[in-house]
Amino acid sequence: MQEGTLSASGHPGVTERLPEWTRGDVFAAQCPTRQLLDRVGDKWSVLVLILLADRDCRFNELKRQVGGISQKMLSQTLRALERDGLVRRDVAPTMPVTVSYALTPLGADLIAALRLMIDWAETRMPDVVVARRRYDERATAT
Amino acid sequence: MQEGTLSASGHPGVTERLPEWTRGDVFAAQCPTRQLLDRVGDKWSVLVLILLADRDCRFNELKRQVGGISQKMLSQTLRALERDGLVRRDVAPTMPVTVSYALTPLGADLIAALRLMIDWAETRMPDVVVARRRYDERATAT
DNA sequence: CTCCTAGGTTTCCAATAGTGACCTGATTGG
DNA sequence: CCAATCAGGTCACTATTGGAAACCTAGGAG
Repeated sequence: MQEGTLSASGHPGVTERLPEWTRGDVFAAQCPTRQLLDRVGDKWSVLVLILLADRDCRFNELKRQVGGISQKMLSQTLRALERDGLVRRDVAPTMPVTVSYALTPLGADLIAALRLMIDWAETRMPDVVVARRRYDERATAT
Repeated sequence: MQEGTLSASGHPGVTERLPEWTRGDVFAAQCPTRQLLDRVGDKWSVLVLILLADRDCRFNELKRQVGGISQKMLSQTLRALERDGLVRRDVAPTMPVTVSYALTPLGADLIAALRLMIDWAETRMPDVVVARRRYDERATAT
């Protein structure tokens, strides 16, 4: 609890009854979980991390593989990931200059932690889709 | 090209070399992981799920606990979660009408899957913050 | 009658995220 | 010379998010 810990200063009395496994105020904006979700919740970060988890990639290689991403978003995403210490950027002073991106140990660790979530998505999202359709049918059928 | 199938038709040859644990085309917009991230990546969903994982809550109870959320966003979030079958909405026809929200089994399962990610955030985000600061210092100190 | 609480909905508005088209240099190949 | 690749950057625009605040229904307190 450092780094501007808000447990007590944020909103009055919000930490009184948290589930024990979320120590640190999840409801403060600076809560680690919130910060992580800001990073992970954007459109491309996880995709890039998944690719890099498999093997190192060059810029245009990533761009081709992700498909649909613009240069701007790719370089923006990569820079954000690099800034956060999740991705390493290796510049080789070769011929035209060769830039390679790789996961750092921290990044590898993160995507390991995300695997359970991804697995959940693979197996349970169909249920969600069904629920969604049922909900919409009931709504439109009024 | 949308709303259809893309596993094979989307981008040419994108599924050739995926990590095995991400079956299904992660790079198609309809990939389950992408869909889940759309839901989970918003500002409030996870917070609400965490609270409901601990115990059922009423509307204003949630509003007070989350702190900083507007009514609009809370009801919007709750309806989205309900639509996805992650949260159940129980209306008791009591005196002024009492609405209670609870996790469904599906929702409980999801937040169980998110725990690893949350744990990662709690333990490793400080590293990220440090990396971020170092990066910024180097950038500004040019 | 007025104000309070519960459980919302609606409207309006600002900030941000994301897109597409185009620009850079440097280098290699024909 | 012409074109293409690599690794980006810039500009202009749109779309989506999220917040503030007003309004609504309905019961109860003073």
